[in-house]
Amino acid sequence: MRQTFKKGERLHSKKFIENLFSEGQSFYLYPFKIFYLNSESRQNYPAQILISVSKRSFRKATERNKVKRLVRETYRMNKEKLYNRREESKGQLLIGLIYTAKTIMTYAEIERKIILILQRLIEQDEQAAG
RNA sequence: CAGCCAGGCCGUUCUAUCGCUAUUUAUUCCGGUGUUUGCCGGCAUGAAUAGAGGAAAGUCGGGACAACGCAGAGCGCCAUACUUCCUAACAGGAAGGUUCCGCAUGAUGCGGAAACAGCAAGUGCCGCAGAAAAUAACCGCCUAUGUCGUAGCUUUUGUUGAGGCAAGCCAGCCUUCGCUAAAGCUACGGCAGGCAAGGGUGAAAACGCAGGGUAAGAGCCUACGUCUUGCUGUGGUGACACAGCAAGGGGGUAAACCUUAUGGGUUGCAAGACCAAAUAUCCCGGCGAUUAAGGGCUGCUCGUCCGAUGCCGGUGGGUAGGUUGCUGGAAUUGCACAGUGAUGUGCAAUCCAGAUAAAUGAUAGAAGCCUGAUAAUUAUCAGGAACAGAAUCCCGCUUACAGGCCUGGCUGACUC
RNA sequence: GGUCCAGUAGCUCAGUUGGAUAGAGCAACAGCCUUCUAAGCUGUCGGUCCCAGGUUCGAGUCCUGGCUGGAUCA
Repeated sequence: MRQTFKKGERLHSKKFIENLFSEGQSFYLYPFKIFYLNSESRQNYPAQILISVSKRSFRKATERNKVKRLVRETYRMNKEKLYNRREESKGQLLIGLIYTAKTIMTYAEIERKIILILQRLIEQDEQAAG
């Protein structure tokens, strides 16, 4: 599977974002707070993701960009298992990742955390299905 | 060669793998349309090309562009403030003037700073201290002038109060005498008045200093100095400089109100235009219904336009997708010419980000750079790489910044 | 992205037209009262007036630049 990250894989609809934060479930896995919601309307990709870094944590735009790029890159490299799991289901999974740490973590650290998060999302999905 | 100051410039590069955005192009599939090989739109995949800054930042000036009706007048408000020039414009820049500061010096030179129009148009303010903080007068100085009082002196008038001369009486005469009145002079004091030299304060004290002058004094007068305004001459486009003449008399504060001159209509790409979607002319309160309420993005007034299925406020509901504006421009690079310079002109070449929960990246390695250590002029090891991310565009300013390069000046050391 | 506003004691706020020890309430601390606590009374402490520069004799106040926080516009 290709490790792409197109625009269709990014969550950008204002309506869906409001639904995600008002109706979605959430859990916390340092340094991220994760929101997720199984939407019924299926589009081209099995999941859409939103990455948020607060202006309170990082005042400078360069630092926020740096963190978002690292998170996006690790998600792109490791999303394959989640996609495989969601392949059969009709709905679309909306994911919101909020970075809450005050310092910039390294690529390896973020990658480890993202893998854990994706595993947990898969488990949650299996529970919902079963 | 090193250090300091000023100005200008640059502000990492390459390879591999995996990605993102835009444009062009090819193919498959889907949708719409059409009588076929067509046209339009979308998803995916492949290829090519391009893809953050000197400040992209702060949003402090100024414009382009757009809307406000095709915006008109007055007041208000705001901004600017030595001169000339540059620029589309500016609170920007260049060159110069003036004042102040620093360094060196025999004149003078070099460098830096300046919200640099007007308190000498009016008004206001200047705590405490101090006599006084602005048409002065508390202490003090003066008594020229006016007036009153006291004392003394002189002159004159009157008086027999005292004394004397003379004498029989009436009268008379005399005085370093007294008294009375007037005038004058002198001294002292009071009042009116004159003066601002001196007075320990204060951030600041009513031009400085010398002589004259006066009752005492004072720019009151004069010379010199300093300053302001006006005029003339010379030089300069001009600010201004130099010289002369005349008048003047001066506390500070305009980043106090203000005056003078000049400029500014207001709001901003979330401006604005178009397409699609969505519904509720629900309900409550207020105003008005033709002499009109109210509104039209301007602080007020006037003017002007719209205005009856009307307007304003509240509550509640729906939609919040896309296209355009949007990047070819006061553009970039090179050369030549003009100008002290900012800058301008001409020619040639080039097209150089357009994202939208917001792309321009991640990982690994190498090169070069900086710092430290070890051996000694080159290697090895370890660490580091600043400030910072386009959002309509442009010109400036300001602020942040590792390291490096160039030019000029000054200082020091060494060599010749 | 545009526009606008604010910053004073630990907290919430005053502070006039520049003028000298920057005030008030709550809080904190100490004492009185009470068997003790609360309440009450008395007193004390506590300030880089967001930062830097300028104007002025003098700046919380005026001007310029910066920092931080907030509001608002489809």
